[in-house]
Amino acid sequence: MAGLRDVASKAGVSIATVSRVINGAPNISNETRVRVQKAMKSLNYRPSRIAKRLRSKSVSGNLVGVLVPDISNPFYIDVLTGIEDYLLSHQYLLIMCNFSQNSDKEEMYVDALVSESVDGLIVAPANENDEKIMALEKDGIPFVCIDRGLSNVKADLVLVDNVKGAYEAVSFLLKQGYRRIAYISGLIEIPTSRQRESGYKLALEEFGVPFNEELVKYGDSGMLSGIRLTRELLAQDHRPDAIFTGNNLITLGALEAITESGLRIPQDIAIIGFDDMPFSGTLNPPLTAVRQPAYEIGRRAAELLYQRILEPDRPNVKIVLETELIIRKSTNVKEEKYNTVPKL
Amino acid sequence: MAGLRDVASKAGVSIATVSRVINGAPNISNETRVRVQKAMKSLNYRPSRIAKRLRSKSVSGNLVGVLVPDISNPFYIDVLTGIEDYLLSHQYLLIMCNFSQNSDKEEMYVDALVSESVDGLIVAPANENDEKIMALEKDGIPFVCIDRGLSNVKADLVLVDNVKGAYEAVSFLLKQGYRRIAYISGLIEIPTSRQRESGYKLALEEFGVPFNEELVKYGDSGMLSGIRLTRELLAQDHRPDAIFTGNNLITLGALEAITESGLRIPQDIAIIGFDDMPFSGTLNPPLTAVRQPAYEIGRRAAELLYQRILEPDRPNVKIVLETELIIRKSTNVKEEKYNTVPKL
DNA sequence: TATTTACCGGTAAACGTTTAACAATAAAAT
DNA sequence: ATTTTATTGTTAAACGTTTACCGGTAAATA
Repeated sequence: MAGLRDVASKAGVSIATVSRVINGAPNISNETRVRVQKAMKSLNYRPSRIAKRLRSKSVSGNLVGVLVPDISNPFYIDVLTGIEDYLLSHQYLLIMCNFSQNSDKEEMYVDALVSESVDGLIVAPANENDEKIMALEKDGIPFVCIDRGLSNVKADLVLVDNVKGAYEAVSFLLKQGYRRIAYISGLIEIPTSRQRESGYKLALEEFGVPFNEELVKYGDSGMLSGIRLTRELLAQDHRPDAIFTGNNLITLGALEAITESGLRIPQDIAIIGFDDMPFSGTLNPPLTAVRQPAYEIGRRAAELLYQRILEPDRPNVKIVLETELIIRKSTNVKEEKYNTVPKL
Repeated sequence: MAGLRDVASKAGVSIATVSRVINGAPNISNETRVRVQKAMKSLNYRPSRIAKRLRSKSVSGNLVGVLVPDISNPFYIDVLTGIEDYLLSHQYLLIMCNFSQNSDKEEMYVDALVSESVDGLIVAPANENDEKIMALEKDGIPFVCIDRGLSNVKADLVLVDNVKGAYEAVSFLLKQGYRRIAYISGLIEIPTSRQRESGYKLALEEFGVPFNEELVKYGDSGMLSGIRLTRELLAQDHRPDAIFTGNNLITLGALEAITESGLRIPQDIAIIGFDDMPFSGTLNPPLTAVRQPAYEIGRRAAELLYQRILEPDRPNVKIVLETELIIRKSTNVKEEKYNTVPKL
C-alpha cells in the first residue's frame, strides 16, 4: 500500500505538496499538480480514509451511518436508495446497518458507528425512548430520525402522517361497506404502529362503528407474524370482512394466509396495506395500499443530515410528507347493498 | 469523547493497563479489571476503531465490506442477511455498498473500502474481467466472490450451478408442452446471465426444439427492463407461450407486462423465474421459480472470508450450491394434447 | 533595483490507539 | 531471607494523514 511519502518521492515533491494537491489547496502550479496526480495513478495510491479521519475529526471524514430496522422490508430499501443517491453525490460514503428490529443489535451498531467516527447518523429509532440515540445529542453527533421520532429530544425528523394515512385507508374501507375491519399491528414499541392504530380507531369512530378489540392483533412486524395473526383472525367465529395491515411484511403474510384459507379477495375478505411496494400491482390480487414516499423520505433525511453536519447548531426541522391511497383490486365493493356512504 | 487516557486517569491506572483489559491481555487482576470497566461505563467510553485500525493494520480491524449489485433485488437481501448473521457473530462490522449494476460506482466503492482499511471484501463482480476486483489480489486484500467469478484469477467463490438451474427450469416447461419459450436475460456482462442462457439453450437442444433468436431479449437486470422486453415479446406476431426470466426483477416486470396485456397465466402464457422470492407464493399467480439458497450463499461466503482473513494463504475454494425448482401455478400444463414427455 | 507574489520544501505536532521493552512493586514460594 | 511470580507503570515508537509555520527560490511587478 503506497503512502503519502511514496507518492511524494515518486513525484519528486514533498509530502506537504502532495497533500495540497489532494485537498485542492490553492497556490499549486498546474505542472506539479499533474506530476503528483500521475505519481498517484502509477502507484495506485489510495489515501487512507482512517488516517484522515483520525487526524482531523473536526473536518469531515465523509462517512455517515444508517440504521435500518429491517432490510427485508422493501420500504426501507427505497429509503436507503434515496439516502444513498443524495449522499453519494455529496461525496459521502455510507455504512448501512440492519438491526432487525432488535434493540440490542441497534445499540451495538450505534456504538460501532460512533467508534468509526462517522460524521453523522440516519436512524429509525427502535422506540421513542431509545436511550442510545438520545445520547447522540449529548455527544454532539449529528443525526436525523426517519419514520419515527424521539420523545423529549429535539432532532431533525422526516416521516409521514401515519394517523392520517391509516384514517384514509380505513375510511375507504368503511365507505366501501366493510364493517368488521381488523388491524394487524407491527411491534407495539414502534410509534408508527400506534399511530396507525389511532388512525384506524379514528375512522371507526367517525363512521359510528364500535371498536372491537378482538379485531386488533399485535405482532412483530415480520411476515411470519403476519401469517400467524391472519390465521387467528380467520379462525374467529365471526371473521373480519377486511384487514388493514400495519406494514409491508405483514401484508405479504396476510396475503399468504388468506390464500391458503381459500377465501377470495376481495369478495370474501378485503385487504389494504400500509406501504406500497414496487410489485404491489402484480400481487394476487393487485393490492390497495397506503403509499409512503419512501425514496423521498430517504433523500430529505440525507439532505437534513448533510446540512446539520455543515451547520451543527441550526434549528431542528421536522418534515412531514404526504401519503397516498393507491386503490387497486384488493378492496373492491363487498356487496351492492353496502355501497353507500353512511351518515356521519 | 472520552479517550484511553481519560479512562486511565478515572480508574487510577495507566493507559497500558486500560488497553490490556480492553484487549483481554493475560495477567490482569480481577480487581483492576472491574475498576477499569466501571470507568469505561461511567465515561461512556467507546474505543476509536479508526485509531485501532490505523495503529495495527496487521491485526484485525473487525471490519469487512460487501459490494452488492442491486439492493432492490430480494435475492441480495437474503444474501446480505446470511453474511451479516455470520459476521456479526464473529464480531465483525459490515459496510454494505450498493453499486446498482454500475461499474463506475463499483470502482468508487472498492477504492473507498480499501481506503477504510477493511479486513476483507465480499463482492459480486460486475463482470468476470473486473479489474478493480482483480487488483485486490495483488494488493493482498482478502476477498471472496459471490454469484459470479473472475476469469484467470484464483479467488474464493460461492455460487449456484446456473446452467443446471436454467436447464431444469426450461426442461420443465418443455415437458409441460411449451414450445415457444422466450428467455429474458439480465445484463449480458454478468456471467450468470450467459450461464442461464446456456442452460436454456441446452434444454431446447435436448428436446429438439430449434433455437429462435427472436425469443431471446437482453436487458439491464431491472424491473423496468423486464416490463419493456416482455411487451416486445407479447407484441410479436407469433408470441411465446412461455417466458423464462433471468432474474427476480425481470420476473416482476414480466408479470406486470403480462397482467397489463390481459393474457392469462398460465393458460395463455407461462412464466418461470430464476430466483424465488419470499412472496412468490402470493404473486398472481403463484410463481414457479428456480430457488437459489441465497441466505446460505451469504453465510458460506462470510465463512470463507473469515477463514481467509485468519489464514491468507490457504488454498482457494469454490462452493457450488444446489438450486431447486419450486413448482407453483404460473406454469401449469398448457393443453392436454401436449402433456407428454417428448422422445429424446 | 527593490519588492511583492506565487510556489514549494522542511519540519513537527497531533489524532487515539497498540505494542514492546523495561522497571517497579508487592505478594507468594522457597 | 531470598527468589520467584504476578501485576502494573513508564516511556516511546508507530500507523498515515493534516495542518501550521517558517524558510527559500524564482518570477513578476513596481
